Amino acid sequence: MRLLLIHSDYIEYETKKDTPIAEKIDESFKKDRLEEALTVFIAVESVDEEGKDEVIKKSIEEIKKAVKQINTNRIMLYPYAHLSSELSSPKFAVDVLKELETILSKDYEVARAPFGWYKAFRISCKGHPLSELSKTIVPEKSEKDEIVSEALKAEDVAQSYWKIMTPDGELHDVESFDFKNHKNLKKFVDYEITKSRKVEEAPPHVELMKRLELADYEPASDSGNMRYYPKGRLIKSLLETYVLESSVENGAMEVETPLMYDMNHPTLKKYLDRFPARQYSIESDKRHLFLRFAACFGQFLMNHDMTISYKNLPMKMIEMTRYSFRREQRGELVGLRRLRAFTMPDMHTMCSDMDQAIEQFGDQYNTCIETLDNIGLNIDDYEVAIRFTRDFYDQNRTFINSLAETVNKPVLVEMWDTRFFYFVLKFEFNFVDAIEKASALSTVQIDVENSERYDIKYTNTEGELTRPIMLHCCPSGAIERCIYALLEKASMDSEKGKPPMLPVWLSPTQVRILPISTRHLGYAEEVAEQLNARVDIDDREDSVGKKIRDAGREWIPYVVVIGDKEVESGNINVTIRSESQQNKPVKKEMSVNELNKKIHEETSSMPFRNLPLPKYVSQRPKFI
RNA sequence: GCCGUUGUGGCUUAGUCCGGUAUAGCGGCUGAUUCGUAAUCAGCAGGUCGAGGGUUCGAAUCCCUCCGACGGCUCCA
Repeated sequence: MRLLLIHSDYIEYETKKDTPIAEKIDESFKKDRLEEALTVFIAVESVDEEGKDEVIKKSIEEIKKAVKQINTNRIMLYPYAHLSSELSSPKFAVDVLKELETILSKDYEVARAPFGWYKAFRISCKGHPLSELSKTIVPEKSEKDEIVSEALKAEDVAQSYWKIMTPDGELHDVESFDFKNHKNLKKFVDYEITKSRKVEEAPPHVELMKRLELADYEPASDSGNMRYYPKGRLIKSLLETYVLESSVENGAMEVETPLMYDMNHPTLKKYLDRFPARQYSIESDKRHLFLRFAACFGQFLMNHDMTISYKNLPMKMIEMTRYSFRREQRGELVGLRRLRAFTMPDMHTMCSDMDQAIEQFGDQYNTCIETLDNIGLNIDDYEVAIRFTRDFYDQNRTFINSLAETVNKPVLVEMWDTRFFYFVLKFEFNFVDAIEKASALSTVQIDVENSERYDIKYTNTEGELTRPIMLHCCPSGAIERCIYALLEKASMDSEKGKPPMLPVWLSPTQVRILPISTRHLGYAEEVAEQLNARVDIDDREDSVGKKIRDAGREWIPYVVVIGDKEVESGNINVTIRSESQQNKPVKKEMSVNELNKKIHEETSSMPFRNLPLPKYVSQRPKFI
């Protein structure tokens, strides 16, 4: 709030014309004059809306102080918009003005000029040292005060019960459960429940993402917004394509929806309150926009406008959100594990009723297992968490038990007494990294609230409009997080003496050809032509030892050395990384076709893209 | 967001306690070498020591503020 206080001999005004935001007033209010008064010009600002009472209290104090100093008894409250360029809503401003008038009237003779009118005024300023004062009042916490959703607050107080469910469906107390054969689950449970935090080092993937020239921090952006170099972009692109294409094969329709939404849209406003995340917000013109943290908004708004029959159900829609934005807390951001801008496949399935929802949930549970497996993360690499309300569990015991049975290992279970999110059942697959931190990858949730909130309906067999049940599914988890998990997994492998590497289909260079001297370049070129893979040629004038070392540091799955022997025999000598031990490379002589066949077997079911960098290593810039 | 640690050429780093404008390797460039499986040799270039302010004759070094990174608290995909 901005205040301009003027000790005046007199102040008088007369309304001339109303504006669209003018308050309705009596005839008597249209004209007034005060002698010997403190005139208070006031602009109520948008920040004031975050702390109305506080702002009112502070401005009363200021006004009282001024009144006392100049020793008067009369006050004119005069709305004066031009004091600020960030005005509050007119309604709010009028409320504040009226409240000031009411409070001040208890002790003084107060007049108030009407809000939202063009007025003529005349004022005589006394001109002594204290006669003109200007004050700015801001609610204390307004700068930092963020909007915390009800869901975030509710989670703080919610009661939950933790159990371990074995494949037979039995529930065990966490304290008494024997984790001897389930070390990874123990780490996950510790992370989730007992919150034990032992390590003090950075997760290994941070160094790897830089050294492999995949991704890096971008200091010129906000924290958690990364830059991706060509190799990182390739891996992301392959993963994105894979998840999208396999979802489409499973019947999902790909859509695209906006990145930003109006904070004051009534439907969204309510949803924001139910989602446990913090948003980025942007002021643009008069609108208060926020950046989406998932694709729910766009897809649900789309569903709202659609005409849908029971024959269309279950109906799946997917978007690869590049990006989803969440303003995660600063201390939470590390490398690719948690970001503020991330890429997430977000699929929603509209189901006719709970039976169909449960059936779909089961299907998608299996699909998620398969998806992660194809990406290169198998069931031993992550731990399952299943969360539900007590009511839901009582009604669907057999089904929930079957989830544990499917993975055939104990899973962590969380049961809530009351539902404080929008879902009644959810699972996540949690990856536990090299420093024993857990983070969620795939997840599916049964949402029982949002079809109501977004007014989504379909026509049932009886011709009646019916509320569907919605499923949220992220088949792979965030794409960046998949890369993080693959890097962490590779790092753990190397601890065990296995050479670290990425799955062949994701390796930026799949085959490196390494001519021994420049005269072998021509033949190297020929071999490269015959290989159906991402092949590059290390044509640098370096020793063979050096080039081999570099190929190893890049985790290249197949390295082919070309010298006189190969030119003569027509065969190639291949170092196979996946079969090697550290310091013990496995070399095999084979034909070009045999190598082609091997790579084909390993990668043909997955998407392919061409080499993201120049074919000749000598032509490549260094990114780091 | 709060607390702690930290920030030196593109990368890794010496110097910081005890003030005197900076050390080395990798990478880059030039030249020599044409090489059979984890770093060929020599030379050259490259730094307003995270940013801003202060103390001082003088600051990478001491003080303050801000920014980034890492760890803890808390939370998710």
